[in-house]
Amino acid sequence: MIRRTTLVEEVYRVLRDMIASGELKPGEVLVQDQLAEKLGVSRTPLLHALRLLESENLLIRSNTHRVSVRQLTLEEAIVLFEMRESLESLACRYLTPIIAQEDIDRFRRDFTLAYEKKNVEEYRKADTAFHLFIAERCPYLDLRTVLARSGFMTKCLIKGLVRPPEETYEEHLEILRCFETRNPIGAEEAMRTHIRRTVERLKLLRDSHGALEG
Amino acid sequence: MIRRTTLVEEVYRVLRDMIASGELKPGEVLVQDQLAEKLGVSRTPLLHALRLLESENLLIRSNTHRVSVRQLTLEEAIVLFEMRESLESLACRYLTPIIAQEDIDRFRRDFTLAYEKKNVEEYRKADTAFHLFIAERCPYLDLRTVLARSGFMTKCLIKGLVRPPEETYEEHLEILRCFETRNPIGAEEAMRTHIRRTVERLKLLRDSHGALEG
DNA sequence: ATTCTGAATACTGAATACAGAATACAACAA
DNA sequence: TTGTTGTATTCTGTATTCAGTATTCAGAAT
Repeated sequence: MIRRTTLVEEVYRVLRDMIASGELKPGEVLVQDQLAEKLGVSRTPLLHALRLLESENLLIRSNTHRVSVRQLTLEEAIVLFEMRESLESLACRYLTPIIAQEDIDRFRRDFTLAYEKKNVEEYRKADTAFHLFIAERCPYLDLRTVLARSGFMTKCLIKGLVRPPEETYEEHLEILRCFETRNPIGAEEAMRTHIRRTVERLKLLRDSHGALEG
Repeated sequence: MIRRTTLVEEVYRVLRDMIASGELKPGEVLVQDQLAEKLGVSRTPLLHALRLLESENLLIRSNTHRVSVRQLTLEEAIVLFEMRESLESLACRYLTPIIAQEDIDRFRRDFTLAYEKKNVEEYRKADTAFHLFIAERCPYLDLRTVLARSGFMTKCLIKGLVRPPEETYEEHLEILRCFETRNPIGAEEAMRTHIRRTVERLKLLRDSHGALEG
């Protein structure tokens, strides 16, 4: 089936990518006319897209209605990860009865290949794809939406891996094992543990960073 | 300070209220021209508001770009409550060090008065205000946003109390005690227990409802 | 009677125009 | 020199128009 799309969706996607890539910088004020000209559209779909991104807290509006790219603090990133800790583990519980074996196999293979080759970039990609998959395949719209957005936002701030493959590889395998044995509670707890450790690493980073600045 | 607002915000608010009140019915298809005329605005701010509500999953867009009010199933409401179970308890953890004693006192008084007078409507109002307060006062934007939206959505489907005051009154007092003694972990667990029991009640309702239909 | 096709009508997305508010700058007064 | 005021310019929110698409209806073909 042909899926009807709109310019708004396209502009929204492009702007998101520009934020994620850093082309639009945190704190940068967006001027509608300039941006519309740059993207080759009128202000109408652009304004729609800006409002949507604002509604997702990626953009911030001042009292004078100037829109800027949100500056996400490490503290806020930690909160996002804490939210993901419970939401993504909930998603794993829901996903366990329905995830296809071929997906489980694919992720296990991707993680293992990258890990054994000590290819951190490949491992990072597998990591990102895995978490993205869990969000996208979650069978409930509301949870799917929140996971997608919080995942995107933490990715904007934190490029690369918080913890190295040596730490996370076995955790990923454990989650996959629970999927495979169709153990929802196990999958939920395995994912919770996985992300909680990342949260704790971020808190360590925050605290050492704070000590440097203090 | 005077806060600048827009027609979009106003239309958004009115539409949300119309959905919550049932004036716009689940499944109802919204026609932009008619609705704009009814609200006394042009289609422009209306269209913006519709997109925002769609982005929050309150409205659903078909492939032909017709927008209708989302029909939320009991299963989906349960998922929303499960999300709230962990997110609202997380918010309680964050809120515990900063919540003002006068707010604690006010909620305790409101719950107690309504409970002792056996006034279920007053109790329901105190209940709603309490949960709304926790969402609104959460010091982190992203969590605040998700809580506000999931709270609104569950309220649209589930009018009134899931469980009676006799069950929840003591649970509310326990949360307030943890706030008062500045015990974040206690507050988090007390709220988690409170909502989990509600989740379990909803699952019972779902399962008995399923049996009737089965 | 049923199905198909084309035209008319209704609806939506995007562009453009207009009005009001915000900002920048120059001139004037103290 | 500094502070205030007035004016010009820029920017944003909203209304309107236009073009494209979806839906409905009537007539023709089977």
